[in-house]
Amino acid sequence: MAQSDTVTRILDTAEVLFAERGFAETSLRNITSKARVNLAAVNYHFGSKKALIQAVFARYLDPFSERFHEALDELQARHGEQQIPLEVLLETMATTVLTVPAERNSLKVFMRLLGLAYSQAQGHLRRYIHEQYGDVFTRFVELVRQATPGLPDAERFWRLHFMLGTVIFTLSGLDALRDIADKEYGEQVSIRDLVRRLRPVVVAAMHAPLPATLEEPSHVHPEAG
Amino acid sequence: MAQSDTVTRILDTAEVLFAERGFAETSLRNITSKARVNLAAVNYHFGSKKALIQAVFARYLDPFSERFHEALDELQARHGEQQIPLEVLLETMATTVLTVPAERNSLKVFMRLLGLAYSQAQGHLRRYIHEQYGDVFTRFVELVRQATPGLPDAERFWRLHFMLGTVIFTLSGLDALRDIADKEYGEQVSIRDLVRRLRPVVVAAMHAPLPATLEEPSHVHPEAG
Amino acid sequence: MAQSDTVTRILDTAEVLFAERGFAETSLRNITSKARVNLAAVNYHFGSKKALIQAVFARYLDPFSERFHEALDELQARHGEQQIPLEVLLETMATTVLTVPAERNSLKVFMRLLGLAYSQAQGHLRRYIHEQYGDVFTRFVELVRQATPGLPDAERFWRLHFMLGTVIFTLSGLDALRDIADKEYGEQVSIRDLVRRLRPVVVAAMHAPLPATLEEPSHVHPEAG
Amino acid sequence: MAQSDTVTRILDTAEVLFAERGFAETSLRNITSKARVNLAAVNYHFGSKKALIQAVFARYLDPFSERFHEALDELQARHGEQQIPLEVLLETMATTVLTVPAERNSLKVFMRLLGLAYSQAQGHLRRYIHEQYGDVFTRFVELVRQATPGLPDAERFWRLHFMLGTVIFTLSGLDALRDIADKEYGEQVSIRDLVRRLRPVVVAAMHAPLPATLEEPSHVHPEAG
DNA sequence: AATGAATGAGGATTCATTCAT
DNA sequence: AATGAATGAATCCTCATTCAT
Repeated sequence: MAQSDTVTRILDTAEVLFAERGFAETSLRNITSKARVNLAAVNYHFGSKKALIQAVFARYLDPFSERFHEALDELQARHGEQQIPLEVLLETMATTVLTVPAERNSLKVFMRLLGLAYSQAQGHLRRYIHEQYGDVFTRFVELVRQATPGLPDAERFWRLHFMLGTVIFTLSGLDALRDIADKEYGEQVSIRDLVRRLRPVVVAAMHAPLPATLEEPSHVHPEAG
Repeated sequence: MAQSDTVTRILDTAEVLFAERGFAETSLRNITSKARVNLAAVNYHFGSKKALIQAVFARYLDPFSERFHEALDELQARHGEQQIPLEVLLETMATTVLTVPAERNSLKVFMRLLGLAYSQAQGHLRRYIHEQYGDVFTRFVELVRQATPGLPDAERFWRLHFMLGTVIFTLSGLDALRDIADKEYGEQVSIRDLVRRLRPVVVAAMHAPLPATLEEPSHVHPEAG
Repeated sequence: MAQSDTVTRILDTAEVLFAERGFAETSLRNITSKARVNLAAVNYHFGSKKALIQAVFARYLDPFSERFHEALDELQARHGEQQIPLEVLLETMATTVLTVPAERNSLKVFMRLLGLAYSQAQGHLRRYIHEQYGDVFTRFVELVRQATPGLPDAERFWRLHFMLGTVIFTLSGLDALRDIADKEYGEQVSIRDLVRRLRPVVVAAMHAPLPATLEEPSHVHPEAG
Repeated sequence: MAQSDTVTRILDTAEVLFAERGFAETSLRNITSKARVNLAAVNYHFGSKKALIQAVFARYLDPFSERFHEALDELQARHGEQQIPLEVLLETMATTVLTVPAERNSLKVFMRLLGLAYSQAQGHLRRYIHEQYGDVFTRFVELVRQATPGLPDAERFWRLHFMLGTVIFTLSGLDALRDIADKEYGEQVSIRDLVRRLRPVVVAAMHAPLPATLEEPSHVHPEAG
């Protein structure tokens, strides 16, 4: 367990610091000194900073990917030939997202990391995530497709990303928003509160009427219906 | 034009590089060498890298803030005592957001920058933006409040941020998403297309039913209604 | 008087900053910004930082040199062929040193500058002072020689420097020492108090018995006498 | 010996350059290039330039402080209840000051450094020295107090600093003064010669008559007696 | 007489990485 | 399996000085 100890300490420290400051702003010195580990240990155990970043994600995404596959297996087994409703799909994903990091008590960190993965200039990371975990996402999207037969493919693609933005933006900036909500409205929101709030919004967004086509005269506001 | 030239070249180069790589990943050397300007010029004209980052934002947000105030003035003048509908408010904001940077042909850059402002570890930047431009946003939020009288204040707060996430996430990751959309669905989306697509989604999200309260028995799924 | 104004402001500011921080630690930017003068003004009016340092000293040493020459003229006229007592010479120097900068209310600054001139690595400055003001000092030393006929030349040379050290060290570190004296002994000493204290010490030091010669057997401690 | 080698080379080089030019005027590049050591080595081994400066002093003052404590222990053991004469105290200090750096063949450097510590704008250094070595000095002052019962406390405070100035000023400017003494009087003085010369002067200064009080009528020149 | 702009050299410090042990 | 030492490259920033106006 000697190796495991050092490796774990590095990962534990790295994920917190990355989540707090971002990747470029967190130096290996920051990590190793806070983890009380030798400076060379990161390169020794992981090979490079990039590999460390990927390892941090893998520690979340590997179990997530596995559980989500299992959950979808179960869902499909239960529904057989029947279509799985959108709400159930979303609920399943939410549950899995909440379950996995909850075991490590660091949902917030995971969310921040996800946000960073999209916004920080780490091409290697996006590539890595896509290669390693692309298929679960693809499987999920296909099920969503079956659940929303009325939605053109392109429209569904965009709406899923709209919602991804909603979720990642909100959850990754959670601390700041929570502070404001507390100060302004006296609300102490938990992540579960937030998921509760997100549910109707996401469903409504996915079910929103189609946009007017560009060529169409704009005198009828599509959202007015 | 001597000063204007150097200063402008620095700003033009900086905003592009910042948008491409982020702040920490862009060095002053990167900027000055690409702008073919002396390395010390940034510190001479702006004082520090932080101040340069703020100046890059100011060049967008100053005119935006001004135009948006004007647009809201006009809206309020036109509606008098009457309530301004939510759709009109959103439309006005969208128009202003699209107009201002369009004049500089760099809407995409502006969107990336906005996204970075939220996700990158630049506390000073968030503080700066809040101090300089907080009041336009506050004014807008107040008008949204009047336009959505049925929405509890806290709920409106969260939904606005949900939508902010949607917009910023989508527009700041635009290039990557556009590539995928093109490859998968043969769609060449312009930003205006995207705004058209966003409209019904945002409206539906704001009008979504209220979430079930926590104390309520959870056997009724709120989104099932 | 336009030029005079800028030049004076620069000199006034420079002498204070030099006295506070030393020469290398004071940048032209420090000086010009505090003096609210253009950065290029120093080089324009003085040619270089070195020349500014010299000018700062000249503003004190020119009048000092002149007054001291006059005072010595007067002394010699009064004593004619008679020897001028050491005490009178010292008193005359003290008076001149106190008089000149007192007119500019900056005795303390002058003393700090003198101390710096000796300790800071400004070869050009020592050379400049020696060239410009060496002759007054030489004249004074010659009178001291006549007043202390029993003292070997080399011994006198060293004792004069011992005393120079006493005076410059004390007066240039005055602020710190004054603070301690105040805290520990409840004394608020003025520079005039200090001079009063210095007088008997300097006189006793100059009149101290000659040291034992090196060749002499060391069983008699010279200071025991 | 790998570490010791680099660290020692840095310290050896730094103390010489600091003594020659002062702290601000000596860059880390100066030091590392002359010591043929990597530029980053200073920050690696010492952390910062400030810490290097302190380390340079510590290498002298640590053994000095230790030896001086021992010497005073021995003195007090020998004299028991009896008072230790001022001459013996001064002699002891002189001996210790001469002994310690002599082992490193760099008395001159040590003296220059001591002078710089007082005159250069390195607040951190004065603070460091005071914190680390204040107690030896305090102990010495207390013994001086017992050896000069006739001297008011404040007067003793000032006279000790007068003499400190004499010694530091002379010894830290030694090279220049030695050159002059050689040229003018054909004297090659060693440091031991200088100490021999300092002895009677310092003793006489400490035993000088008290100054006239301020309130006293000034028609009697106090030093005329 | 004076100044805003600009510059090249150099400042201390931090970086991720390598290597001998 | 692990580490202390070391390094070359790069970081941001400040410097005194110059120059066109």
